[in-house]
Amino acid sequence: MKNKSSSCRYLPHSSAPCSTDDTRCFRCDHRPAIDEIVREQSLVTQLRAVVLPALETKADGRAEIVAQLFGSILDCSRKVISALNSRYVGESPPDDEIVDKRRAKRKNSEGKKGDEVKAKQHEHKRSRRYTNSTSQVTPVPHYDGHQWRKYGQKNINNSNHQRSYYRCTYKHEQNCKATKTVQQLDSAGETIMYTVVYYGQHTCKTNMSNAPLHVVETSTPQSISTTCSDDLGDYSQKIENMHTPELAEVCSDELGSYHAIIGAEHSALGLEDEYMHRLLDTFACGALDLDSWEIDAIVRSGFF
DNA sequence: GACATTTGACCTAG
DNA sequence: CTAGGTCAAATGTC
Repeated sequence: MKNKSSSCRYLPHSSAPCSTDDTRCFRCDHRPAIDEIVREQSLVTQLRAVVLPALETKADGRAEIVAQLFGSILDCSRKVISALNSRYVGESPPDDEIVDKRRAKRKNSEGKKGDEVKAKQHEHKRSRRYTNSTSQVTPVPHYDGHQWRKYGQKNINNSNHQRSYYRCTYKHEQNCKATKTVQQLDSAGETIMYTVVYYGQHTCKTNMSNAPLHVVETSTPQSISTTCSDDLGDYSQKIENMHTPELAEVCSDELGSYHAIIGAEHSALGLEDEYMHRLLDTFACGALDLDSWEIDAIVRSGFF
């Protein structure tokens, strides 16, 4: 039996009571829920950075399977966030409509200029800005299963850190339009966190098992081990408290995968305690101010 | 030499 | 006019 409470759990900014109707209830502020899912994405990304390097040293194909599982989990989270955002935002016009309005405005003021190259650049920039994007906060911005090439870096207003711009390595070879930006957060915490924003979908075909290992950014062993384990129980409780049945169902599936992978660390995937300790010791290099690429190199060097 | 990164210039939206 | 996104030549690395 559904609990049709008249108050909404995620309503910190609203003074009006929430409707008892499930659909209309989505108009409430779900930002706390979204924040939790974003945090979960971050944790999954951390976990992936720990597990995949170990599996990629074993040429038995498990790395590819686990990478796909991680991808599915993150994709699931993105869909949940997207669904919540679209309902929360409510009546805002679709992206195409916004683009059309700006296109019309630009047409009026543009005049004659615009050779073919400029037109192409213009079209690219316009579409780049208004295509769907997903963002996540993670200590490991480079380990996302894809190969990226940096093409720019900019100082950003009101931020102490530069923003880096990456495009898919296969942009020219396979016309893959995926790009991402990475920016370090101005946080005082002991774990360095980055905001990663993904634009566009990968249309390239890459072989995960052949993909090079990605950079593991500086993070402390404590931040990885304690955060992951402590948050799991916490996370279960939060999912139980979610008032939207569909959302809870989606997230429960996700949590199931999460638990499965964690459990697999020590059993089915063949990762032993000794390995985990050595891996965490390696991550401690972050505190020694080693460059992230050096850390990556250590992990790759086959110390397992 | 091939490929990746850096960095200043350029372009556009707001 | 400014901030942010992209380009492409210069530079670095293997």
